[in-house]
Amino acid sequence: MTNPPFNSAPRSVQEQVRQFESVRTAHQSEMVEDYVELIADLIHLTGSARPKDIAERFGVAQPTVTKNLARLKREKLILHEPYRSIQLTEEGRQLASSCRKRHRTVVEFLIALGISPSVAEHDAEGIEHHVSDETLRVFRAFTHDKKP
Amino acid sequence: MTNPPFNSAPRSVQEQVRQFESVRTAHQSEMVEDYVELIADLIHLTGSARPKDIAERFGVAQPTVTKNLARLKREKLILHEPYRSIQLTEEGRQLASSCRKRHRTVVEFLIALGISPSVAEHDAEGIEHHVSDETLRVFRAFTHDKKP
DNA sequence: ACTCAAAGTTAGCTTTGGCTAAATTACTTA
DNA sequence: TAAGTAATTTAGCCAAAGCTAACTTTGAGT
Repeated sequence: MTNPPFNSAPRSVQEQVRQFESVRTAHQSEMVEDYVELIADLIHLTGSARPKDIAERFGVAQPTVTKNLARLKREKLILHEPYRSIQLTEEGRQLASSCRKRHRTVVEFLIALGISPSVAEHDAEGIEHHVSDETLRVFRAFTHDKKP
Repeated sequence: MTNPPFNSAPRSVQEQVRQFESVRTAHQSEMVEDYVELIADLIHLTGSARPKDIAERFGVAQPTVTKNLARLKREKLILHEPYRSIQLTEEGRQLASSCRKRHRTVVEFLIALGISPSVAEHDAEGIEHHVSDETLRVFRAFTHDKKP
C-alpha cells in the first residue's frame, strides 16, 4: 500500500537509457507487426487482404495503408504490385505467426488472471509489443498452471 | 499448447478499431508521461531537473528535450522560461505521481510473478502505458496476495 | 568585474504515420 | 464491349519526435 514516493533504487543511467531506446525501437516495429498479423488474418478469413479492409480494421484512411504497405514491401514481408493482391512472403508469414502466438499468449494470460475478455483483448494490443521472451515464458507457464 | 492458428472469435470491427485508436492515443501521451515522471524524480533526487540531465537519462539529444518541454508547457504540466529552471505545475505533479504509482504497480506485479527485477523494470517501461484500470486493479490484487 | 566553458535554445533537416483531394485502374453489369 | 462505380494509388499537406550545427545565455572562477 505504501509505495515509496520516488524511485528508490536508481538503476544505472545506462540501463535506463537502454530501456527507453528499446521502447522507441519497439514502437518502430509495432506497425509492421500489426499489419502483417492483420493481413494473415484477412487472407485466412476472406481469401485476400485488401487495402480497403485493412484500412477499415485499423480505423485509418486508405492512403495511409498504401503508404505503410510500401514499407512492408521494402522490408520483404509482402509481395505487392500496384492494384494487385497482397501476398505474404515466407518471412512475412513467419512474423505473422509469431506475432499471433505472442498476442494469444498475452490475451490468455490476462484472462487467466481474471481480467474480462474484452479488456484483455484491448490491453493485449498495446502490451504485446513490449513483452520480453522471459516474461512471455512466465505468462505461458502461469496460464498453463491455472487451467490444466 | 495448441493455439488456433488464426483469430477465431473475431470481435466486432468497431471494437477492434477502437482498440487500435486507443493504442495510437496512448502513444501520444507516453512522451508526456515519461517526461513528467522523470522531471519529478530529478527534482526529488538532485533538487532540479535540467534539460541536460533529462537528455542524458532518455538517451536523446538536448534540443529534442527543449522541443518536448515546449509541449509539456503548452499542456500546462510544467512552468519553464528559457534558461530558467523547470517546475512542475500542480497538474504535472499529480500526473507524475499517478504515473509513478502505475509504474511501480506493474514492476511489482511482474516481480511477484517471478520475473527478474531487471527484466521487470525493462518490460514495465513499455507496458505501463497500455494497462487499463481494470488490469491495474488485478495486478495490485495479485501482488498483494503473493506477499502479504 | 570579466571571461569563458558549459548549458540551453534556435534553425533547419529527416522520418514516420496520419490526413484529404485528385487521378488512375479494375471489375461488373447492362 | 463499353460505361460506370468502387478500389487503389499519387500528390501534397501536417505534426511528432528524432538529429546536427550554430548561436545565446548563464554563472563560476580568476
